[in-house]
Amino acid sequence: MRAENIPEVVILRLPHYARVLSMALSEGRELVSSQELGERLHITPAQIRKDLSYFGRFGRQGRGYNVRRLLQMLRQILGLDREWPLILVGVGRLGRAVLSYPGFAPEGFRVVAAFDSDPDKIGRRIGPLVIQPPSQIPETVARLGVLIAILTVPAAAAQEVADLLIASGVKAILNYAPVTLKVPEGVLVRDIDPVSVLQSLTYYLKDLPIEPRTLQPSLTPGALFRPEP
Amino acid sequence: MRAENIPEVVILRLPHYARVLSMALSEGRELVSSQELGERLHITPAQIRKDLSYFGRFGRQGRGYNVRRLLQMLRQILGLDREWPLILVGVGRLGRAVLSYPGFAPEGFRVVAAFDSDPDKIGRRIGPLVIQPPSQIPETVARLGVLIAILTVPAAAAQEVADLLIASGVKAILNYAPVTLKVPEGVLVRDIDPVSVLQSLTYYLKDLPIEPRTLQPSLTPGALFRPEP
DNA sequence: TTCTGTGAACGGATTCACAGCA
DNA sequence: TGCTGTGAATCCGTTCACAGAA
Repeated sequence: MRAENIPEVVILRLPHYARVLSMALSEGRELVSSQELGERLHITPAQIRKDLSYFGRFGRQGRGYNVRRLLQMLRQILGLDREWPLILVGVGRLGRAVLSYPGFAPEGFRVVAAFDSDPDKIGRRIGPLVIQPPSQIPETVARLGVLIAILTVPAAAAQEVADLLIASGVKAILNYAPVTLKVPEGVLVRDIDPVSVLQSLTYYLKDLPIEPRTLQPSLTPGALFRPEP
Repeated sequence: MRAENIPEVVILRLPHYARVLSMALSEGRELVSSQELGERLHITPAQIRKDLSYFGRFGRQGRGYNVRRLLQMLRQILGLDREWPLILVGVGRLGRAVLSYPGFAPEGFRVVAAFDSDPDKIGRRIGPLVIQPPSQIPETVARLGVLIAILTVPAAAAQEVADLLIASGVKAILNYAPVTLKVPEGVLVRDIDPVSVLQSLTYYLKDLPIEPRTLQPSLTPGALFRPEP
């Protein structure tokens, strides 16, 4: 099919496909069916086949998909076959937590600079990075060819910083601030907002029948969390 | 309308409505139109009116919505007019960051217990909490009436911990582990997975035309980030 | 047989467009 | 005139169902 009108939800699912394929690969699997991928992700097999068909024909009828090959293709489609330099703005508690999160690097996302407007923080080191003032953003973004920024400033400062990032050439923002950013056409924003997720969860919980919440002996974990002898 | 088949996307938008209404309220606004709400959230006015119509008729024709009243209604609909006790499992870097995140408490989400299986961590204090072993989960959940858990354990442990949480009576999991959890009917899972979000962003960035990334003098921020005299 | 790839059918969310009320 | 509330129309993603290849 290879159309240009690929639904965004499809793109959002591809990283999950890649993740389970990695797992399957490390388990030594050579082939997987859409059925099996679906079971691991709670997605219907038809959905998976349709999603993949947007990009080409990667399976073999009667057999399934070659794990290594499909993973390779997905990484290429997603642009994961390279390193992506990121910058992070806002080195408060949240920013430091994101900086120290060990999950980015193995996937090729490297935070190459960190910024904060607090004079007490500027010049301090966080791991290998020296915190810089926001005035350095344009130069750094240009010099290092940064396209993605992580925004971990307080809500009140988010729009201002986003404007500066965009003026500097950033094309995508991973926004942790609980704010709807206004950005020009062509700039992408994705929000990470655990509080609003919790606030929607409570809708479903708010009048749950009150169950007897007595402790059953069977629930006490036995071997769980205790090393096997 | 008040139907029971309210689309989940609608529920996901309600917290955003509540957020901008709070802002409008603190700005002293008394009335807002669906138009204005839409502009602040990049949502069409029709969408907002339709969403709200699932729950009742809150607006006045020709005028708009009473900010205070609509906010009040939304908080009630979402179940935000009370405190929600949470527990957190997995006090690694990520878990500690989530624990120290100051955004939960003001919205009524209070982490009332933290668990980790590492014997070196058990007994240590984090703020007001003493880290407990997972074996304490069932008792704590039952005693405190906890319905929501935050899961910040390594991917390899996530399913096992989720099973224990669910057996203990937890009905919703905010899952930070990059794993698709298997849960029984009636248990809700929401994933927070910044890496997979980044991995989908790169799809749109991967063959962006290379612009001249020279630094324009106009981009150097002037007053920005410098206190007004 | 088995399992992919894909048009067609379906279903559900968004948008339209307008009646109705202030 | 201004803006809500809402059926109807539209749009778009998911699922179906089957042809086709191994």
